[in-house]
Formats: sequence, C-alpha cells, structure tokens
Amino acid sequence: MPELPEVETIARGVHQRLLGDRIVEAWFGSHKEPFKTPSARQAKGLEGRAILAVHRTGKHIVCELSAASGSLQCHPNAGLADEPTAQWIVHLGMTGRLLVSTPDAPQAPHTHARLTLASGRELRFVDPRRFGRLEFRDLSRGPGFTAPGVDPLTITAEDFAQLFHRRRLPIKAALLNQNLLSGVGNIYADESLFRARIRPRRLSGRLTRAELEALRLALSQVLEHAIRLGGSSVSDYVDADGVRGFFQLEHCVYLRAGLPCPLCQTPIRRILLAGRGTHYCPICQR
DNA sequence: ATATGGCCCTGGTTGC
DNA sequence: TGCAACCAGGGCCATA
Repeated sequence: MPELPEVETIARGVHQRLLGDRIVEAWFGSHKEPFKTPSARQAKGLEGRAILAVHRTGKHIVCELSAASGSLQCHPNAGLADEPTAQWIVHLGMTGRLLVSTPDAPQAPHTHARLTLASGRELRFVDPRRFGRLEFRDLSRGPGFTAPGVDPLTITAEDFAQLFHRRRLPIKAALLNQNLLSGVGNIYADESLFRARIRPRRLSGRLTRAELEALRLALSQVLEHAIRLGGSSVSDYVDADGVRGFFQLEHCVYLRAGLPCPLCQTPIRRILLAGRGTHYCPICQR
C-alpha cells in the first residue's frame, strides 16, 4: 500500500529517468473507467507533451507537462525554461504501480495505461485492484493539483499542534485523515505512534503539547528513514524500476501481531480502529 | 464534528 | 485436493 515514502520513491525515480522525455502516444485500457478524467480525453491531452518534472504531493504523483509539440524529439532543456501547461496526476490506491519499462518488457496483467515516449521507453500504470486514480489537468482551464492536507515532512510544531488539538477522535484516525495531513497511511501511522509511545486509541485532543511534538518528530523521522530505504514492500510494492524497498525490515509493530515488541518483548497487539488493522505495544505505548 | 458501514476490486490465505 | 468464504484497506459516499 503505497504511502508517502513509497510515492516519493516512485516520483523521484520517474523524474530522474523521464525528465525531458516526450509522450508520443498514450494508450488506455478499455475496462470500466477507474479514472477521474475519461480515458479518451486523457490520451488526447497527454500526447505530444514533454515531461518537465515529476514530484509527490501527498500520496499523489504529479507529472508536470509542457505544451504539446508535433516534434517526436526529446526535450533537452526540459524544466529550465518551460512553464508547465498541463499535469498528469497518478494516485496508486492500494496496489497501483507506475513503471518505466522498455517496450519489449512483457505487459503485466492489469496494465491500465501505457505512455510511449520519444526515447522508446514506456511509462506503464498497473493496478490489479483498480483503487488507483488517473487524472489529466489542462492548466489553461483550471488550477494545478493541490493536496487538501499539510505535508507531514514540512509541517511546523505550531501547525501540527493546531491541527490535532481539540479534536475528539482517536489520534490514529486523525493521522489517517488526508484532509489534515496528506501522505500518512496505515503503516506509518502505526510506526510513528509506536516511536512516539502513544496508544492509537488516545483522543487527538487529549494529547499534551509534548506528546504532539514527539509524534511530529517521530512521524517525520520514520518517513525520512523509509524514503532513504526506498519505502516498505509489504505486499507487492516496487519502485519505478520494479525494485523492492527495505523499510519493512524496520517495522516495529506493523503486521507484527503476536511478535515481541523490539523494546520490551511484550507481544504486539492488533485491534481494529477506523476500519483498519492497528498494531501497538500495550506496554510501551500509553 | 465525528462515527459507522458499504462500496469499489483482486489475490492471497484460511477453512471445510 | 478443490473450492468457496473471507480478509486486506485508501478514498469516498450515504446515513446516523
């Protein structure tokens, strides 16, 4: 389940590889629309545009695109002068993958979109469960994509405290709410609460200022650490080159029900909270 | 403002 | 061994 570190890893990988490349042809599968923009309109909108930058906003991958050109060449100075005029926004849902492939690579089942690039490579979107979403935005007709919540890597102590105080819901549910922070999912909610030694069921508004600051620090540290390790491969997550991450080896509680807590050896407990499997140490987290 | 449950969807696991 | 029920959960929606 791609969360902030996995999405960041993929966005960086795609940026590094495809900067300056140009979309020659866009193919979309014909199953019932999993997309925000109808497939035909996306394909038409994407073709001919150069990739100026690829970055992460919340759990979304945003590709900044140039104006369309009839030329099939790559765009050697991409990003230096051009202002983007369109965006392609990818949300991976639970099982989505965005892969940079060579054209001869066999097409994985559940490939829903394939962008052929001027370099000959392809950018493929694969998503077995179809929880992912693809969207095309023409920036001459509307605003660029913005996440509803604040990025957990850059939020200040003051803003973090403001965001969570006086809310009457469990802190884990608040962490998962993308309208507050954008980018935190089930893995990093559980892992940051463990590192901050806070029980997931504690009400957000009942946390002290010190606890909230410990949580903010734990969250940003765990996210940064996970980005350095290329994310967590718990199900079948891979980056833009199909390479697995390593942060799952650093998990202290997530999917470790019954296994010993790394600090006190007490078996990790699993409960259901906000409809999500939730893992914590009953001794270390208060 | 918050809570709950359903929906989407497939693949892996469990149970008979 | 084979098949079906069940579970996983991010985001969104309707309802309470």
